[in-house]
Amino acid sequence: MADIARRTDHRYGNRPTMKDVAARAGVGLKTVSRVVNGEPGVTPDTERRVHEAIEALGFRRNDSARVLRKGRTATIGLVLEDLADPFYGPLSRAVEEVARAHGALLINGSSAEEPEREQELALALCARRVDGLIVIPAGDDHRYLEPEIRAGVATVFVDRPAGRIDADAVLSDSFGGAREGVAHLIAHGHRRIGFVGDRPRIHTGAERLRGYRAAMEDAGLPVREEWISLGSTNPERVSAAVREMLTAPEPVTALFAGNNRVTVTAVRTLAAHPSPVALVGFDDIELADLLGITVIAQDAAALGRTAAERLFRRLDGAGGAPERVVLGTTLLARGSGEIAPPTA
Amino acid sequence: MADIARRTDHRYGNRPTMKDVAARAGVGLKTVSRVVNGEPGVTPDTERRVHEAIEALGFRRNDSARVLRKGRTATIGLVLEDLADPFYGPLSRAVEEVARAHGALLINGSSAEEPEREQELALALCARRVDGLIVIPAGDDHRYLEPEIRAGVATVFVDRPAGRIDADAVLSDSFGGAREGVAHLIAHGHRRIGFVGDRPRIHTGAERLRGYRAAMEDAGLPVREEWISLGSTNPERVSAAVREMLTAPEPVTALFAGNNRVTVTAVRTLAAHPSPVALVGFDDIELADLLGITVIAQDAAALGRTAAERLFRRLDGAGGAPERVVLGTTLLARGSGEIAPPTA
DNA sequence: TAGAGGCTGGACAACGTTGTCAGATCGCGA
DNA sequence: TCGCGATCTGACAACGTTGTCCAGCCTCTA
Repeated sequence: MADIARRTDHRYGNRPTMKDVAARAGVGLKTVSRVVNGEPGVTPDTERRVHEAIEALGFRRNDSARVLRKGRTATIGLVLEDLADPFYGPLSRAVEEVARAHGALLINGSSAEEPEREQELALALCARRVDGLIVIPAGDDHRYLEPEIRAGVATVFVDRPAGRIDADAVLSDSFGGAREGVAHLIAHGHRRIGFVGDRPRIHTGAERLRGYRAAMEDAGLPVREEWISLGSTNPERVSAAVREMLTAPEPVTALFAGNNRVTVTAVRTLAAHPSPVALVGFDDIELADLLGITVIAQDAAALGRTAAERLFRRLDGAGGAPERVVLGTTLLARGSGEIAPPTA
Repeated sequence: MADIARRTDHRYGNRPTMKDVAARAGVGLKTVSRVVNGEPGVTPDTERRVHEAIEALGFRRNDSARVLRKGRTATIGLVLEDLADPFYGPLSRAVEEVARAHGALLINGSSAEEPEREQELALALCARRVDGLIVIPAGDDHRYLEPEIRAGVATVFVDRPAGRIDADAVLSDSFGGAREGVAHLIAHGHRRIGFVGDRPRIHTGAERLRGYRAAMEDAGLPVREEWISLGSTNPERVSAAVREMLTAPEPVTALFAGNNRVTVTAVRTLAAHPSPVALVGFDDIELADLLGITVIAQDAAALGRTAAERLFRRLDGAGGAPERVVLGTTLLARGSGEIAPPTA
């Protein structure tokens, strides 16, 4: 064949290996390995020769082979919902920092809230033999991870608990936070309060709805089903639902928004509404202080950090039953939640 | 030793291998490989037996070994500045989507703007033999990547060009965008305009400053050095610098902010200022529409997508000299940039 | 019935590294 | 000068997978 440019084989552009370095330095393979890994027992002169050969060839150790031999990848996987969601940026970053402190790298992927994709991603990470896995569940059945966990993949769930298996989890107090937020609205005189939430199939969505109902019940207030909007966080649908609540015969006078994206949409929708409507949102948002949006803030970075630390403790051999850690939330009163109902 | 709990060896909790599957199914090793990889030449009956064995043992292929053998990892690396920065979330997500479409996973890490950390991270990714690398530079000398690129690691730089080496790059038009933004302020009557920017050592920072100077010069306006604040994006320092510009004997009447973080700080600082000050910021920000902040928007997702697509084209064998792609920016007039100077 | 040809299955080497272990070398004292 | 440690070095196997290649079997035809 006249196929001259064709590579002789399939490999990484023919990178030099330890064998090549050894040949060039005139030493044995293992000696190169020793130098590369800083093991003792190499004369300074030999070491220098090896370093020169490494330099000259541009050698870099192939960690794939190393992993195969050693059994640990020093890599952890993070399956989250959407890296573009501002809630997950700090969370992911916090995980990364902890990983870095433990000398590990982070592989991450977004599930886009699709359970199949979460599973596909988590299993792909397991196939790469990540040492541990941090998962923000999209689905509610994680039995598919059982063989992996049994095989030694440390696994911690964040933001939402695992479904159908018993595993470590680090959560925010969705129920308590929502209850507090709605109680805050009630304390400011509201009696008809709308809840705009996530899919109730998602744990956090369900918990926040439960918190809403609990606060209403605590105050002896009725809840009408038309005050509750669940389902997608699609802006158009959310916006339409909000408008409907506001123009009903007996309109709501305040809204509780179930997560950051819903809150943003709600703020946009309310901005176009003639009269002020009270609003409390779950999750803090950048610039919310300037817009005067009252929120129930959760600490995304703390969630990530806590989960990662637990993961590495498990990797370091910590035993014991799976635990669930719940982190508290903070109500930040900034104006929108303190608007009184119209004195109609 | 009475060390009963000790693992017999170092490996992944003794996961089953293809060999184990083969033994259990009563077939040869290679047959299992064929079934796992969907290769032809296996009778349905044999295939069924193999699948049963896989199921029963909870076998999952070890991709580390696979990678070692095949030479491709189907993984790309992304070195960015800070995953928690809302600018990088969508960028990272876009890269991930493209990678996914090509069946690859994404490993990412934050350099925290430290050149050493960028290098450490990039080389660690190379050691894991990522097929390609997307880098948002923190440093300005990337010669350390030369051996890697020569060895076949496709590399694309994003947001800022590579330093001291010739490589593909996908950038936003920082110069043009800044020039347009400042010209916009000038068109609204401002003559004393402050520039609050990034470290000028960073390419984007320098380019935006250059755009500012060009716009001023185009209009025949002088630039005083005390109108320019460079250096860290640390909120306190930025805030102090802004206050200084506003309270000088001849105060600026408008500000151009060099990036999203600076814009946020500027907005906060200006909110506490007695009289309105015009502001245009580089980078769009969530909720900026509601706050009426005029910005020069760049499309972070498009940057990431374009870079990733180029990377995979290189991986698919596209040759040719390194190219630089520059994406345009968009001025979004929302109010803050259209404030007229005080008629003093 | 025998041979050709197609299909299935398995033995073996190789990927690049590290752990084990034994051999080589050196310095020093007797 | 020889022997003995101590120190340094290298041969070899193994990690779990895939590519190559050959053997066996089955079917179909002459």
